[in-house]
Amino acid sequence: MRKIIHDLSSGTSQTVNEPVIRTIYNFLLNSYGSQGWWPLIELHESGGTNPTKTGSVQGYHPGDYTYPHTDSQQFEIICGAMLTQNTSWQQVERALINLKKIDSLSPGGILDLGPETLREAIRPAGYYNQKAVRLKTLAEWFLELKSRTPEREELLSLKGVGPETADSILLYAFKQPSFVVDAYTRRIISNLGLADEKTKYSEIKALFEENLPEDMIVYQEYHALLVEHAKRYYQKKINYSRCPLLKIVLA
DNA sequence: TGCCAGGTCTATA
DNA sequence: TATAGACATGGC
Repeated sequence: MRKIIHDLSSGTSQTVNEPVIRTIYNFLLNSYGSQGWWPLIELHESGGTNPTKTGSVQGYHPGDYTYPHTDSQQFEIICGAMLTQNTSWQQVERALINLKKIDSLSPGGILDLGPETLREAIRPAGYYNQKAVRLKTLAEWFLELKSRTPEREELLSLKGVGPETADSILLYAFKQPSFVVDAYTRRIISNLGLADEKTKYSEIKALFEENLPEDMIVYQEYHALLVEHAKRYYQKKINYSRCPLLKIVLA
């Protein structure tokens, strides 16, 4: 296993925002450590003559940036990226575990499932009618991909794949340096005064990419760290003024 | 009971 | 180009 912590405390400044973007990263990394995204599911078989599969979360792999190891894990990340749209990860895990329990968390498995069975399996993740159709689309696309790395535009052309999902797939399933901007990211940088509610996705993405080394590992960690930080300080019922980053950015 | 969660698409102006 | 409404479950 490769254990790397990418610290950005050194390096030369190039833009006004670069020190801020890097300072935030270093603070988050020092605070929470390596996050080990993207979480992967693993099923454990119970013993006996009639083994049953129980879902559990293998979860995170801090400091190990070698994942995905297999096409199966790569496809699992792709499915998770789509299923997590506007839904909590806990619900996505349930859906993924349901699919694994029926040996269908694979492109062929998804395509072989009847529409009703697929809908029932992913029901916990919400929007199950839409997402069932979109999973089939992703499965067909993945089979035709044949281990090639897709272009971002190609992903965006798929039904149900918007900018965040495309970037998540590129960054975590294909290890491409494409920064992911999610609702948490937007909330944090808005509160820090680095953007506002109307700032476009592409502009926020550029803010990070232009002020960081083009490094897949840094992008993965940064996005995951922002999510972890947001879960602590940026839940909607929390006053964002408690965010410790404010003292750092405004200093 | 109502709000919220690791978005995206479509119709309309 | 911008915005509203639809899509849906489960935790708190």
